[in-house]
Amino acid sequence: MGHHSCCNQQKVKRGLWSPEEDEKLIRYITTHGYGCWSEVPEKAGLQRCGKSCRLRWINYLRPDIRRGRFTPEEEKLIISLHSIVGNRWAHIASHLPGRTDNEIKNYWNSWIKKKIRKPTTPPSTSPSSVELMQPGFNSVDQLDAIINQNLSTKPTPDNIFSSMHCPIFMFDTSAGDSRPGSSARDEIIQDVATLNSDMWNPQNQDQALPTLLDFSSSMDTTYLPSLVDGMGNMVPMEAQPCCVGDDGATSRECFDKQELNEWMDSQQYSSLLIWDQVQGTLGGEGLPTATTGTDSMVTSFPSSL
DNA sequence: AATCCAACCAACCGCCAGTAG
DNA sequence: CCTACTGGCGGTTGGTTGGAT
Repeated sequence: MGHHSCCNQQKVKRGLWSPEEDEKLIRYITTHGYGCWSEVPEKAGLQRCGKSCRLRWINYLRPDIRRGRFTPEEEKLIISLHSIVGNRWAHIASHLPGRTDNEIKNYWNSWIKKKIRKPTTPPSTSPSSVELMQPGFNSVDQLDAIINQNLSTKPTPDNIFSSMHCPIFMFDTSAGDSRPGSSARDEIIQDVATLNSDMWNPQNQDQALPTLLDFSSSMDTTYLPSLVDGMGNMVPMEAQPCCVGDDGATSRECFDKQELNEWMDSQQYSSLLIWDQVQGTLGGEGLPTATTGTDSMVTSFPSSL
């Protein structure tokens, strides 16, 4: 098979885009939009195939593109997401506003190359890896193990949990939303806390009492919570009161705390863990996108992986 | 200054799923 | 159904860049 018919035309230019071509494409897209990419080259006066135009726009020319080095927050998010979903670059990119799958893929491949180049590097001499480690991990090897495991096996919530040996819960420390005693969250927190008191003991925590993510403000479609019951079992998607798809399609945009509470009662769940498919095992505050600049990521990992 | 080489990254390729006809 | 077409995705390539020798 082979080729896209749009690329079969004579005089189709290839290779790097010239500034003039960029200008033509920008001018066309900004005034007409892009309904059908195969029509774009002719209408825009470009001797490229539609596929090339699409790629150029998506990866380089679109106005919301974000350039420059990845921030530490973005790096953490990429690593975390990759450990969950593997090489699903588009999925990962959808949670890093302004970043493209291509860019993330390139970044990751460079990163891997560096790691492969120094296979026996001890953690202490690999500052970049240490820097990138998620809080709660106590060695680079543990992080590698998780990443490698999920690279070689099809990542599903099930095998992630089995790899972690115990349930993971997440919370954030954003004090602004937490109004103690004012919501059902406090009860949930108590329930969660008792599930695994050696993982998280309120009395031993320096930080304020953690709060669950505030779902009532999670209108951002980059946030995709799944629910896990107290035994670490995934709650079936269809049973979830909130399901936000990758494409932003939602069965419910969000649910508020009262709805959450009612739903838990109806399902006879006395406790609840929050598994965040976006951030994987990472907790985050507010809307967990990497560009918010918030840095109070809090993660509770088991001490022995 | 010239050459080499590794890293980077933009762009291409091949495949797949969805869909219109 | 079947076919052709399209957009989207992940893997890969090859040109460019910059540092080392």
